[in-house]
Amino acid sequence: MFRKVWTMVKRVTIRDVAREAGVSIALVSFVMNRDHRRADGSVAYRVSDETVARITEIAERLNYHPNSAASSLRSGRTRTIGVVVSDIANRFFSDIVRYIENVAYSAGYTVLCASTDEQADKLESMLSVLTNKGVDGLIIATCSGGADAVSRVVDSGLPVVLLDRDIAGLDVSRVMLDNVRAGAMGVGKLYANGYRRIELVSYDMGISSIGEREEGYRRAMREVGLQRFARIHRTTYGNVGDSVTRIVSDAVGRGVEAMIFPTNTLSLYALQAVNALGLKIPNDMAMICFDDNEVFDLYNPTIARIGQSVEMLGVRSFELLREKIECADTPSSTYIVEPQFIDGLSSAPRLTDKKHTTK
Amino acid sequence: MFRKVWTMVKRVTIRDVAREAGVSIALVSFVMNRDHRRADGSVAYRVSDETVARITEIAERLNYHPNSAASSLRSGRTRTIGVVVSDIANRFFSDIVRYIENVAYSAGYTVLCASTDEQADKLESMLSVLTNKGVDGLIIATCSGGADAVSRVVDSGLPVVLLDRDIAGLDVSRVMLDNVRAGAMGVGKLYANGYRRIELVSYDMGISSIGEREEGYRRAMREVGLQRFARIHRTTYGNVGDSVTRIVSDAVGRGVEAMIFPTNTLSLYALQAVNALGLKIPNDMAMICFDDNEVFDLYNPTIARIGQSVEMLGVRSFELLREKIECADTPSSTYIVEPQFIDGLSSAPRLTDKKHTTK
DNA sequence: GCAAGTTGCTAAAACGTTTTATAACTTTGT
DNA sequence: ACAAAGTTATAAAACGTTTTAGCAACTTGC
Repeated sequence: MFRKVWTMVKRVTIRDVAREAGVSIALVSFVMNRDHRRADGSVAYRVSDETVARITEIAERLNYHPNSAASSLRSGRTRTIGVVVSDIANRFFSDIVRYIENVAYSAGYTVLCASTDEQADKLESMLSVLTNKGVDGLIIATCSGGADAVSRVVDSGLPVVLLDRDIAGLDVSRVMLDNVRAGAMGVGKLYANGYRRIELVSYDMGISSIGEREEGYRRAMREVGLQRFARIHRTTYGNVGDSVTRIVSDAVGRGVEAMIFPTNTLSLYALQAVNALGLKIPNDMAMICFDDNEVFDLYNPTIARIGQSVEMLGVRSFELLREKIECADTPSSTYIVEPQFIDGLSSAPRLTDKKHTTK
Repeated sequence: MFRKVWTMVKRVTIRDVAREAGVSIALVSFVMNRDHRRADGSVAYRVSDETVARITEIAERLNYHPNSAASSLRSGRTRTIGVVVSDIANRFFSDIVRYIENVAYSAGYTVLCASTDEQADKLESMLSVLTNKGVDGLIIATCSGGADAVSRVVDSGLPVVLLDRDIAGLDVSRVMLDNVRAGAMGVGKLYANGYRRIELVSYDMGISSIGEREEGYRRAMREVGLQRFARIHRTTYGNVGDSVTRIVSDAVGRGVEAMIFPTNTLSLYALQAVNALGLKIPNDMAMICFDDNEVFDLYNPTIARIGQSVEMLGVRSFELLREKIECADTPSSTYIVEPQFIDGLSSAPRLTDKKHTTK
């Protein structure tokens, strides 16, 4: 009869490898973190090639895996970043997170996700959870009222990249859309196709990206001499559905010719409203949406929209973060992605005689 | 002139709190982890209420935050779980992850995400990254060929919950759809509405959920005496778009009456194919899709589909995992979510005379 | 043949917790 | 009054790394 065997196998540590190889644990540590090769002639650690080979072979044979808690404790880094967005189930953000994940993993980082639901107190609590976990840096899409919480994190010295939404006056890197141009682009395309009464549906939240898109809209309307038609409607986050339907219905009733929906979510609610009201697009109302969603190409008619490269947003935000993490005094930089207009029938050239039939 | 001030403020540790309070660090530790209150009369640690108050007050005042690396190192747990799915940008999974995140955070856990792109080698590498990070448990939606890698993790003793896709013979908890019933349900609804030539488009991957949906389809076709019409088409993951279009086109040419698309992704490609081929749904072909997507309700006609509660999938999988983590000898359990049919015009009762006009 | 440099390695001190064993003191029972 | 039991707290040993300081031994330059 054997004594009961301990189910959890004793973890193999750096010490076991060192003993087996007949060297010090320090040497094993150096071999495992390949940074001992004099990268640039600096006073790096030196190990003979044969020792490296021997130790790696033994580590492999013993199935050694470094304990990252111990490593983090001693070194102060976790090789983990936090990504805070408003909702990871929102396609715009899940796409970005996916790209971040890709590049982060291949750079040896893992990513902790957190969603704020656009609530500042959740943002604050997420930031505190993630910083307490000891992330090496954060990519943050802030929310309305989140400036203070983010500032505190930045002040603490943790590398931060602001994604999609800006907070003024912070010494951080940023990756965002040229929102003003994006807003103006919507007006430009519609104007060129003969629409004049162009209105915009927005939120009442204080989010830089939305605000700038509004600004772009206003500016563009002024530039083409349509400021008398410029009108921005506001919905409250959390009750967008009904709100958008009412707004669209009213606007159409008042003779609006085209509407811009400057957000992923707003756009989807807009389509819902269009269906509910039985509107014919673009005859009853033209529309330009934002971001990307499979529905835009499947809908009849296809939906014109202003997109942004989520790949660039994701990849660049990680790269900027990584620079800050791995090289302490990297200056902050800003990466602006340009909006891309993707055409669709929802903003097709206006048939000017359309309403005459009913008049 | 002052000497240059050190930018990174010295971290405040348990030791600082202990010194300030005039107690031992052990006591502070016990107070911070509130598990000393005799939960059930066990020989738990005891601290006087006034000491608790004093220490918490001081901890707060000094702005003490426990170092989780140290805690993990000593205790062996990280209060982090890993979630491995095929693609977090896939709406089905991003929805689930969102629910997991919600409940995990409120239970004091953080979640590390990883996507496999349905590639077994990526799955393996993700599993190894996550286990090396020391996650307390894993929620895994495996992929074709992933059984070995997952088995190894399970054998190592790490708590695992299988999500959406099963691997036979493993002692783990599971959360999945009643796939056989879901597959049969599609046939049932279509049959009831007068469709007979019902075919199914599937993948050539070995994923349990898809296989069982096929099985349900086959079984149901047999039960209603339609096995002569039963036909399963296969697309290869990675080149689904063209493939689906070709399959649908062929099938319609051969007089198919209805098709079932047993996956989120397949369904979207199916709609794309329908648009590309200019089919009239349901007259040219009825269809039933799977899972949920905003496009289903916005499309014209609305799309009937078989959905599953992603909330339950997410919440339950976390709960089952947590039980395993926090109570070592919890027996494995399985949670089956029932498919829900959400009606749409894409499977509306068949107009039997439709083709006679061309005959 | 000897100072100066180079190479390959080691010893040992952290890092900040958790947790066991035990001490000191107070109350209770008899 | 004294043992037993109960209460509150402490000391100290881990946990598994990283990283600094330094030590032999061997080259090299002169």
